Amino acid sequence: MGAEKVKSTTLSLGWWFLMGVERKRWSEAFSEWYNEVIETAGIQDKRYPVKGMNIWLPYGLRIMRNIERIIHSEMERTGHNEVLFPALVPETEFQKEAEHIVGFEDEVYWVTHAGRDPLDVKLVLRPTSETAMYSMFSLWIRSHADLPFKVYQIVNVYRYETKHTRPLIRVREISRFFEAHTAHDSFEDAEKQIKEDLEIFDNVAKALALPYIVSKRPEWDKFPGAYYSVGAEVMMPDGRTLQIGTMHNYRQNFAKAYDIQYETEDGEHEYVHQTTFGMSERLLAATIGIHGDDRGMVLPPEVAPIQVVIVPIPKKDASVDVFAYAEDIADELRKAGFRVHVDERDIRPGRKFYDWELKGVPLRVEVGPRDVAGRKAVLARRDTLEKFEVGRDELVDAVRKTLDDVQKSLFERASQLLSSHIKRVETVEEAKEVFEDRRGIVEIPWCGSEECGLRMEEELDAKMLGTPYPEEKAREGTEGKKCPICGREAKFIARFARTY
RNA sequence: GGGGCCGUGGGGUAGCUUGGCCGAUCCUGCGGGCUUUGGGAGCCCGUGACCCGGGUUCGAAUCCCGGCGGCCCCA
Repeated sequence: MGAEKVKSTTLSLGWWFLMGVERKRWSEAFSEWYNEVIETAGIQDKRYPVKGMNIWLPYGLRIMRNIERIIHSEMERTGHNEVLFPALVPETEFQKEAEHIVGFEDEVYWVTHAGRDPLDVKLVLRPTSETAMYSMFSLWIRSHADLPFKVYQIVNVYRYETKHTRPLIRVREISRFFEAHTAHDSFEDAEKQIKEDLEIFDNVAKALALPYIVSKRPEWDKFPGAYYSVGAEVMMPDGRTLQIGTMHNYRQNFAKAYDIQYETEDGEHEYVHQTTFGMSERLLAATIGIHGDDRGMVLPPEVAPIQVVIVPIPKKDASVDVFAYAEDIADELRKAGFRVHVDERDIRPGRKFYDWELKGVPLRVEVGPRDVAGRKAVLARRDTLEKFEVGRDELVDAVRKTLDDVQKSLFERASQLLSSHIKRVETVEEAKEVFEDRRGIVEIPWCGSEECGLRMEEELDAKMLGTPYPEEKAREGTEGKKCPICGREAKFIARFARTY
């Protein structure tokens, strides 16, 4: 490919400047790109012989653990306690909330036998843990003094998906399912909880440099058993949205079904108000998908298992020890709090570059004899592929600043991806035009009726994500606008998209 | 639910239309060796595959039937 030729005529910081960041395959064949990266970058192995159940590989798991570390610390900050419930739920408990069963009955796995004998009471492998938790809540919650009651767990849940499964995105075993469950003494307090969930979610999304939108789901698409549901979506490179967080206000629906009552200050008994908040390894899917390029992943420094990789570039017969120099830099960076790896493998440096680029390490430090001699180093940032020299004494500061920049610019680049895909329209025809390339989010005035909503879903061949949340935003820009289906006055802005 | 396409080493593929020249191609990976890693992928050697079952045929990766698995499109 002519690299040798170029090399001989180019001084030190070479030709790759000209190459820039390519995102051709990433944008045009995202599905393939995604599957390939999941495997080659060592995130998951999807060859396990059960469809929709994949194996976490060490590197992928390390990233996921870093994401969970942020979740745990947010939970601690907001006073949620961690619990772990069993994975099996007796059929009798599972059946208590009518809408909930209907919503999940087609996709639960059943445990029907113990050894050779059929069970008296069949067991459900939890598709989510409401029905496992709430009979216990009814025992634990006694008085108003126990409220608000806030717990969470990160566990595996099972759903028999019939549609196309995709690693981390649509799976039959969600292996890192985060679910926070709360109980409150009033609807208002439960509403405050939803606000807090959104704030937590925002902090998680920031760490992952993920811009998102929040929508209140339409009636026909809310969580089974919920009073209302809110969902947070990101824009994937192929123009489809991916839901990566949900919050539900259950009101007293489950409390009544599971008899979760508390004693008020004046001795009365009241049902609690409940909420839930859910996230999963889709957070990782979004992070990988949204920030990537044709060379592979680009990880936000906040969750990258390796933030800085140091690649020594030895020279035959050199009088200097690049390895010692690399180790020295690594020590200093580690002391400054960075996650650092020195790549001393016995392969050529270029190969290491490709390798770490695929794995998304946000910053590479190259140290060769010239750097040792001149007391400097070459920094290469993964997001822009830029290379530049810094003095040895300024290195720690330069690394800190560069990682900071990477985190910020990933968010900005992703924000452009999102905002450039949101289009406000007024008619079905305009909406169809937007969806011609099968990409993006369309915002359109809507009267609020289910009939018109479903009709638009059908005509646009897209799903209604819902209305912008909080509700004030759902009404912004509706003045004088009509519902394009029935012609009545528009009450909301409705969002439509092709979804994962 | 309806339709289409496809299953070849660990991963990606060629061969299939027109059966034999396939003792199966190439890339990658993996194992070993060489090279004190020369600022963007070193070289050599080795390893490893026709999804399962049945049928047609002298002969099947190739044709037919069934099963299982995967992908895509439409509802």
